[in-house]
Amino acid sequence: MTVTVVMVAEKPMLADSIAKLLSDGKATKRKGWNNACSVSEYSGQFMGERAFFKVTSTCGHVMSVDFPQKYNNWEKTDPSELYSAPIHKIEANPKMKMNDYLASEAKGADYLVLWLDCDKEGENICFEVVDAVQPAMRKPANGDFMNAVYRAHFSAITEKDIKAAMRNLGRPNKNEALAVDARQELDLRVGCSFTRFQTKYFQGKYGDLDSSVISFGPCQTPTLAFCVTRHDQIIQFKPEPYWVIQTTFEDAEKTAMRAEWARGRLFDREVASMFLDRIKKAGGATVVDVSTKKSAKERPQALNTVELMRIASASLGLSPATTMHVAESLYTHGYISYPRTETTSYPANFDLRGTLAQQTGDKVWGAIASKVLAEGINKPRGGDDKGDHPPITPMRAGGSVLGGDSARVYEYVVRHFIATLMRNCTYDVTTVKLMCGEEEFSFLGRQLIDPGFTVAFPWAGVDEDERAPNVKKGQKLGLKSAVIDARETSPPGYLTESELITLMEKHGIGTDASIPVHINTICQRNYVTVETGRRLVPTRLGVCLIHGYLAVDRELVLPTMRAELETQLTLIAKGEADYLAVKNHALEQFRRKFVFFVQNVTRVDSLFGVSFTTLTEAGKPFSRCGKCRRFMKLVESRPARLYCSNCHDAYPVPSGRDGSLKTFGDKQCPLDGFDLLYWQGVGGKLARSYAFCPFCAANPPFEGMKNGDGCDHCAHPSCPQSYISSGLCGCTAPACEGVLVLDPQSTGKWRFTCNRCPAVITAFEGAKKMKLKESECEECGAREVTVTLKDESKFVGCLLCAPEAKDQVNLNHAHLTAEQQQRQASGQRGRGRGRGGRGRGG
DNA sequence: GCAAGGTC
Repeated sequence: MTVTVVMVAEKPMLADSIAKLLSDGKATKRKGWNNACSVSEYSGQFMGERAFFKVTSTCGHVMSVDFPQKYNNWEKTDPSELYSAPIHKIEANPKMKMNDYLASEAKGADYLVLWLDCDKEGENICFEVVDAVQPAMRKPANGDFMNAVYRAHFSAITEKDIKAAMRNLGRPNKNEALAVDARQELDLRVGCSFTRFQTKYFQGKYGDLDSSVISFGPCQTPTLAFCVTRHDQIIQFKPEPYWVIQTTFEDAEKTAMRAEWARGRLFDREVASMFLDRIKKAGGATVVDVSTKKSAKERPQALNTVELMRIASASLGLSPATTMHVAESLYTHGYISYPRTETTSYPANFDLRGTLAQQTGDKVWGAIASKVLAEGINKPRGGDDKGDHPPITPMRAGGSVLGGDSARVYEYVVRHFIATLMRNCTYDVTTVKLMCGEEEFSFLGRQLIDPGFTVAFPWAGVDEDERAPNVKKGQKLGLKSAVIDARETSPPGYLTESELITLMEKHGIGTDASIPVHINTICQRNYVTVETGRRLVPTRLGVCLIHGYLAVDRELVLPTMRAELETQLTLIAKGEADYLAVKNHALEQFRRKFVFFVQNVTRVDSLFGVSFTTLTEAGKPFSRCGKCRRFMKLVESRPARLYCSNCHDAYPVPSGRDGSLKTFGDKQCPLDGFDLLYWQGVGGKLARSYAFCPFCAANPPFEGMKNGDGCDHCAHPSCPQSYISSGLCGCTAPACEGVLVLDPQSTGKWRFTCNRCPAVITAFEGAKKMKLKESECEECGAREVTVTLKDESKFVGCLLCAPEAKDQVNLNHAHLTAEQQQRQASGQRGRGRGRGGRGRGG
């Protein structure tokens, strides 16, 4: 009798590694049917029985939390309802079909062993996996399914650790999972309520906020606050004058030596000149002490994600998001190890020499690698093993195939790796103490002893020229010059991205994986811009928001809020506090904060009022409102919209570089009387252009029409713009379910554009008229057309099948079916219907 | 259209 054991890790790569380690490399691997995961299988022993093991994985969370559909309508839901609205779990990534996939792999299995990452999130995913596989697995003889569920606890992906975890299986911890449930629910309710309320409030009022959403979040808002705090320090900075006395001494050979004054800066001009007099009166100095101390710059610790992001931002000028994107690609192509890790120490059995040897052939740093290899590697500095993944290291030589950012990130990873195996950079610091009358001065110098790792990090090197003057104790020096230098204190610079990462890490805002996401978010929302040197400068929107929160409830932006919540959650995780009690208490606290914020939003608004232009002042009259027939104003700044200052309604319209918004004669929508508009795409013949009604685009009138859809998705039976009236045929592009619709503004350059895909058919360029007939082509089902040519002669028939239309029709992106091509080519009318009809539309 | 957290 053989039992089946299904084991599930948090990501495909870990499933691989765990299976290899547990099976001593004997496992065989196959791809999972969801194309994201893999399964490794092997035979062995489990609980004293012969067992067949299947090791597979999720891809992070299986589920995500959201409100039911009806609460996601911003118009119909009051944001305060979001504190009591039901919530449910939905698949985190529907395309992966993770629930079905896991169930299919676990079908009929006897045991489940959970190998998810050993943190709260991992524990939470354990129960998501249990929910996914339970219905598919075999019922245990003793009844309780959880008896068949085990949890592996491991702190490193090494043979020793993984095998030990397998021998000491435990059970998943519900409390830790509940702590994550609480966080998810709080983040959702708090984030969405604040975001919806303030978005609607401010966007209904101002025209130049330049952001489509005014979001709030427990991580993004404190992140923004760090940037605004520095901005405030800069704005509020008052330069203060100060004075320093610059002195130069000289020895008998008249060698000049600049000295540092022990008192440094003086903030009183009178006092400074008094000291200057004393120094001049003394006229010279005596060397009272010469001391030399050894000092060192420490070699770096093994590289983890946060450090890579910091360096890439500060030295390579890459955003954390770009860096991680590049690093992922280097990883999947085998150049570097897994780039998402918190660990900064190499595993005990890590092949440092082998990894170093791979780099000896490189044109740029090969010589350094060879030298380190020859001289013997230095024991790396101790770091932290967080039990996730080994530090980021090169996995093979880069060669010349890498270019651009990939090459630069790879070079850094290699240099960092080499540097960790080199000696510290050591140098002597010499301090010469002088007394000039009662005043103390000093000469400082550095002399390199051993460049150590700075050979691999040339930018960190110690300048060899910084030596102290060669003087002896007791030696007398003459005063060559002494002058007062007037200076001013200067403000700090804007926060650099790398400083921000450090602050976020220190305050527990986000995780190594989410830090780049939060930084991206505050950029996309137009709260900050990235300026030279990757310094983050808040926009007036960012400043107004943070100042507004500070005026109403400063806790909303403080980094300590997140930290306090984390301590509460840890109590749940440890079983020291009741999940429901803690969650409900926190929820009630935030609900009160929300209500208070809503009541006092005018205090925030008073800041917006002086910085932004109200909608009534902004925009130019553009097209008529269907409700009051007055002209609406076009507000062009993000999000572009038409605003009716009579009805106080706003309607989003498309905007951006890929097209321009036009009025469409005096045509109106038969459903609501709004003036129709026309979006003219950029890109000549192949551009996507379409007519639309601004009201219908915001309130789709027919089933199957989505927000933002134009008339080419509209099923109106008689309006000339609808796809019912203007549709030629189902789109001819492979697997496209769209309809090719006559572009109403394409007079002379007749075009049919697909309402789903980029396919465009152009036909009879230069013809005077193009009319769709009611009749359909017998062969392919497309609508027949009547084309009036320049010379008033006419073509009547099917654009796609008629041989005489062939040279007049350009398919561009669209493709004819094989049958239509054949008919065109042979010049004969074939038999049977190809794909055609008018499809299902929208 | 909204959060933050996993990972692809």
